[in-house]
Amino acid sequence: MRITIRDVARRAEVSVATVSRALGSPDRVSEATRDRVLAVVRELGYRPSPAARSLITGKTGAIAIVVPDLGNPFFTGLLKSVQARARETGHAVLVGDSDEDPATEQELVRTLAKQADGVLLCSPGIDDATITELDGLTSLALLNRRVAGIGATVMDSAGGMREVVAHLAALGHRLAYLNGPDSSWSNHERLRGLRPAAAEHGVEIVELGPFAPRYEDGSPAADQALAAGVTAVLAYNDVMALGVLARLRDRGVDVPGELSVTGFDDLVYAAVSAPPLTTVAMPLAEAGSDAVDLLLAHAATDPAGRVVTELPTRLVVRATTARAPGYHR
Amino acid sequence: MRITIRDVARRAEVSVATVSRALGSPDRVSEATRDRVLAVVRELGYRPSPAARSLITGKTGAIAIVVPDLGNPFFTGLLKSVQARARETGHAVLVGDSDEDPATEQELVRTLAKQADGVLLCSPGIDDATITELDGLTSLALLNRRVAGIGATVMDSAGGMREVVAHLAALGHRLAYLNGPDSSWSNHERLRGLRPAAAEHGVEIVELGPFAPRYEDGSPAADQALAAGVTAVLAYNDVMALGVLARLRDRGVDVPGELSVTGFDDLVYAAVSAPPLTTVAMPLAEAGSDAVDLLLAHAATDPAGRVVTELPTRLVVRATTARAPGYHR
DNA sequence: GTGAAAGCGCTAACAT
DNA sequence: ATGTTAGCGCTTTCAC
Repeated sequence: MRITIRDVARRAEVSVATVSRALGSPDRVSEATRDRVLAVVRELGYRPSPAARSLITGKTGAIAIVVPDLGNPFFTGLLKSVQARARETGHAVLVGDSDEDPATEQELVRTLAKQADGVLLCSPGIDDATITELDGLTSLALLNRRVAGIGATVMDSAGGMREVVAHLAALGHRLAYLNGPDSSWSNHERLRGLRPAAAEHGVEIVELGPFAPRYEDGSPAADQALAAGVTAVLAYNDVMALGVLARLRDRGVDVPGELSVTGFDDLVYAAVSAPPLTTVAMPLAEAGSDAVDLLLAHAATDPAGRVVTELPTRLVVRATTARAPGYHR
Repeated sequence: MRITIRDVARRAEVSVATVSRALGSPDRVSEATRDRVLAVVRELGYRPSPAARSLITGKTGAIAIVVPDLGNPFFTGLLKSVQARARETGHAVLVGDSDEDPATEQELVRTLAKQADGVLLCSPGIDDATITELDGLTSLALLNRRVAGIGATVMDSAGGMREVVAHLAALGHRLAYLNGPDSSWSNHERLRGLRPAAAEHGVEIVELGPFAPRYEDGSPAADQALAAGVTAVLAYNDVMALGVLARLRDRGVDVPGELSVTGFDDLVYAAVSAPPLTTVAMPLAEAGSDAVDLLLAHAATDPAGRVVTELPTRLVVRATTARAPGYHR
């Protein structure tokens, strides 16, 4: 707000256009003037006003990301990677947390659309039609969600789920799956891997829930799984699985002796739970970085390259899974 | 970028000034005109350009927060609360992650200063002088850090540490403290509580480290603590404590039978570690919200009310602390 | 209560 | 290679 391009121009005895060029396209200015201008810039500590620049270029120099819950390490893992990559490309990062509410998510996208060059939407909850509509407002890229016609970076959760089922089937289990939110795209993906895999391996599977993907919701979920009389429970994600583990411990159930448990996401904290959690690792760092590149590329070109990148996931076997009780193969 | 105030003005058959007023100061327009304008606004889906508005008002409608590590739930807990409160006040949130590098932190503040109405700095690492300098650039508020003359919201870690020491002293322990980063303000605060408390209770205390506050760094820290022959180890924070716990399990050390362990922060995941971690709870939600209010109030008024709010912490005893081996009181 | 007009700080033609 | 100038979309005096 203080020192403007005019101050620099006056001090360097050039026109404002030259200052602008010295900063923006250094090769369109003679070396001598450029050096002089840059010296003054440094001397005065001048930084161009993003608002003024933005007004004319139509670019804000920022990207936005909206997530359902900043309390979930899955999303903050993505966020960390997104902000790192954005910084490399010289973009600031705006963040919106919807608290798992699709309506808020939508409003967030609408607001942030005006303040950013594009928005990364990480929303298992909003319906496809709304997402398509939102896509018109700004350059949009999806994170871990697939909607026809919109660029996205997804992680192969169906594949991860297939690995989990194969692992558990080999141990002789009867399975219960703890559903995440009903309308969640991620939950559908889990099921898309789960059901065929269960059929293929000929294992029983009872579906419970839906449950909110919160730590606290692990308790009722655990209770229901116990009541269902299964030998292994597959939680929608690690946060829920951790909650299940806590409840199981409270109820004195031996994991994995009496009951095996699996999560999804491989949060750092999955490794320190009691016992360490068998789960599916998601390539968060890569996904976040890729999504930024996708968004920026898309923002540059016309709605041409609507790419969808799918990143592989990987089963991580730790200590919450073992042979089913009474299974001796 | 699409539809502007002019489109609305034309359609509502008023001047742009009236549209602006209808939106900004509804009482300076007749009710009839206002309704007509607002109807058109809704019909066209018009949203004022933040850039244009910002250029003239000098306000951006955003605040920024810079933290050392978005991978640490302590900071994302703060972030979540900050973003929630900011949204209530109609502000967007820019986030910067320095990856624990003070130089990056500084650069982040300088950059974000121009794009936000104020920045919330959460930096245990930057030195006081630099912070004071940064304060000149923009309206700055500190989170969990105290620097003379700058508004801040801090949490009473010294007090929390005193509680930990009292707890452990009563159990007959010889203590080791695993230092966080040397230059970290939070670490100094821990020590400020630790040393006098240890003296007061007449307990021994060996200081180890410094260690980076990362999960991985828990391993060497655990090894050193073991070598030091103490009966209880106080980690700088939960992330480190969780790493210590993992290492201890690998080495077959019984916690809390042979060794007691405490953390700091009370991350959700502290409750699911093996065993559940005794730690100090920090009022993250309140701190984040207060910090936003402080920042916004300060941004409004002149550098007048340089307030520092201190929020209380609380010891949470779980299962990683027990009587020292051989102590029978 | 409403409109006309002057910029906010900057970039991008268009001249030179 | 450099300068002049016309706005970007909006808010805000200043008239009416």
